[in-house]
Amino acid sequence: MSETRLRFPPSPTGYLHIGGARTALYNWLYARQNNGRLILRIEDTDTDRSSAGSIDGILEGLAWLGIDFDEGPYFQTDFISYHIQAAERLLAAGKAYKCFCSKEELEAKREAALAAKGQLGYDRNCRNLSSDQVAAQEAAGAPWVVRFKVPDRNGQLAYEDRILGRIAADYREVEDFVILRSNGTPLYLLSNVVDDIRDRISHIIRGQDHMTNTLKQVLLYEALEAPLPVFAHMPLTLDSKKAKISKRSHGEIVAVQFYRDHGFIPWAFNNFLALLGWSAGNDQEIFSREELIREFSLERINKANAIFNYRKDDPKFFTDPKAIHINAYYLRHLPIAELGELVREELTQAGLWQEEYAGSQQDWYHSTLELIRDRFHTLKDFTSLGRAYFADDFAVDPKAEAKHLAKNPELGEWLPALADRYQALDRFDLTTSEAAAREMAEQLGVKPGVLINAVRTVVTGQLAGPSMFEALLAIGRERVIQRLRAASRFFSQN
RNA sequence: GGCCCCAUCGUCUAGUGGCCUAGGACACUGGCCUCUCACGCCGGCAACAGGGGUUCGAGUCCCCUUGGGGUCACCA
Repeated sequence: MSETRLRFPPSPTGYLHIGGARTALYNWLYARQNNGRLILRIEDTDTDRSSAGSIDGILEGLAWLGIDFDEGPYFQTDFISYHIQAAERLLAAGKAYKCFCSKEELEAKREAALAAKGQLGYDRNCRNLSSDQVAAQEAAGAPWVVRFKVPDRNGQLAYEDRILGRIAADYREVEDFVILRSNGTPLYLLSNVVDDIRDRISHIIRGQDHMTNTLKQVLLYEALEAPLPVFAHMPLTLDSKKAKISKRSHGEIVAVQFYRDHGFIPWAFNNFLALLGWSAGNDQEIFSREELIREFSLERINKANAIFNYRKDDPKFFTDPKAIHINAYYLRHLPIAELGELVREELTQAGLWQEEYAGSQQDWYHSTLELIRDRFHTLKDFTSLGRAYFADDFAVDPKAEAKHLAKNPELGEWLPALADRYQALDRFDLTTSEAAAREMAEQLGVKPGVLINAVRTVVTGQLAGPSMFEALLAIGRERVIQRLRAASRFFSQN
């Protein structure tokens, strides 16, 4: 039994987009499930697109997701000589040939074919040149490329796809494709296969955009006398208009870095990605890492393309609502200590972290997170919506101010008065703080909600939040009193 | 345009000939809970692209149409 080996071969574009992340994830899941090895290979042979350092964004994205590799990164450019050797072997074996057609000639033929609505492929003009003709061209200094000689066979060229089933096309539909440029450098189709053979890749899981290329690559495997790997072409991720997603047309929203920067929990995002095109076959949608590795299967990957459903210009759903939902789910179900670590990073970044939160105040820290996590969607919410629990420089939501303060100007006096009552309490706990507030409301002849909601606004800055008196305890008596006393500032007109 | 692939609620999907008067999740929405908003719970809206077959019976099999995507580079 040969080893299970997979690879993820991004080209170094400077960032990892969600389609690539999903491909990496599926490869990773399959490798982990089967005790296989996952190889990272940077396909940097593109003359224009590659630049030094542009792989950092990809490495960063993968690291953040927690997708780890067993080998690599290898760089395709380091193996160019192997690719060329392979082409020369094919040439020597008569499985490839030199083509002296100029780009101009080819372009003219192509346009003519287009106008005549004929086939666009290469017309095999140089396929049967005699050795004398070849020698003459070479002597004349004509530049040449190397083309693969597609076998002249009847019937169909086919391969078995683990997701799509049998993929087939007539041999004559496949043109003699170029494997070596006129400057002697190899092309993707060849390099990719040679690398996969050298790396002993057993399973190739990639996007359906490679589906037809695979037919040509199957021919290359055969010509190079290498065993065929298992192919699995996964559906593409499209936008809501069914167009390919790209950073150019969609912006940061398609880069995994965006999700890191917007407070997503890495595994939650993986969980979301996994569901884009795959399902367990039952109703389960939340999977731990171990569960997903166990449950994942190529056969259960959907054939149809998936749509990444984000709504532009909707602040509430700044990305696919399901991604947000899954993230929020993890936010409120993660073991509190684990969440504590994630929030710690956020607080640190925001300059709000106190070392005591990991020491003498750890109980307070954890119970406060427990208290506020329910209505948050991302880790960023802890330093924005939840800022009042960790700092005094929180903003007051204008909507809350309008709804709960502005309507009752008397609150400018009531709230400081409540502060006095809190100051006077022997004990400040859930029972006494609530009793004092309700008692005061009764004496004033207003509904308790009037006072309570005003307190929430002044003390937390938020329109909504946890049970008010729990929040008061979390924020602490001193701060509560301070904030209540300062409440008159909202009514400064008189 | 040629070739290849695909087609269930707005979105992600379950469904492999009878269990489907099509299930779940997100989103939207009604209610309960309540100091607010969430969470939670209960309920609602909402789909088999169309047409032919095959079969006692079709979302499920076949064909056609339509629609969508991919690919056709001396890019990867």
